[in-house]
Amino acid sequence: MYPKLNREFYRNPNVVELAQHLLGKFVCTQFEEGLTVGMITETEAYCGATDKACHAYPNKRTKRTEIIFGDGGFAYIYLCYGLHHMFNIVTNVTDAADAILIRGIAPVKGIEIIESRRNMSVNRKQISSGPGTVAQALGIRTNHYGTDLLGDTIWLEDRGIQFTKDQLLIGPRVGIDYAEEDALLPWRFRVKGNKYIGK
DNA sequence: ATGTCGATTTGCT
DNA sequence: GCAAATCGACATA
Repeated sequence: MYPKLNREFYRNPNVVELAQHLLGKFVCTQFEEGLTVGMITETEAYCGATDKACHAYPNKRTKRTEIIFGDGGFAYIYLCYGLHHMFNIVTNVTDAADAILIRGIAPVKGIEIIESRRNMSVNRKQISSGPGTVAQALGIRTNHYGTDLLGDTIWLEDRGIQFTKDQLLIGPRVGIDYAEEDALLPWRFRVKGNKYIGK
């Protein structure tokens, strides 16, 4: 058994730092089909107070963004383009609207389940590189909005892997040109050399 | 009540 | 390389 990431881990007030620490952590989902696990290879940080790219900017509370204002360690999931489920991890404490988008994972366990969900072989990088494909590979859908990541359906594990900064690719986030000057912030993190990351 | 558009992926040219 | 797919949240009326 590996230790599950706890509430204090998610409450880190520095969402950019936490986005880096999430690389090498393992996302686990336990649904009807069985257990699936993937190692996080790509993340993006969003900071609701100051970040124009964040759905909760500037402290905008709506039905959809409400969970981002809650305590750290819950799932923020939304539908993009009507078909892609985006899996985010809410961080920081209540009323601080920070979240981290999971953009890439390396499949670890439940390979057959993941392959059947994605309808492709696990040796193709497209199976889980990109936020929409990550959620599909793990079986995460918008009906899991608000799931407590300390429960037993979706959770994260620390298996002792961590990366130093020189092992990472750090750059601006993807698809947020509308965020003006914030579009340039280097808040996207990838594990250098890993197969399951975006371009 | 209605119109717009997105933190994307895929397949066809 | 480009455009279609397809839903709901949000803003406007």
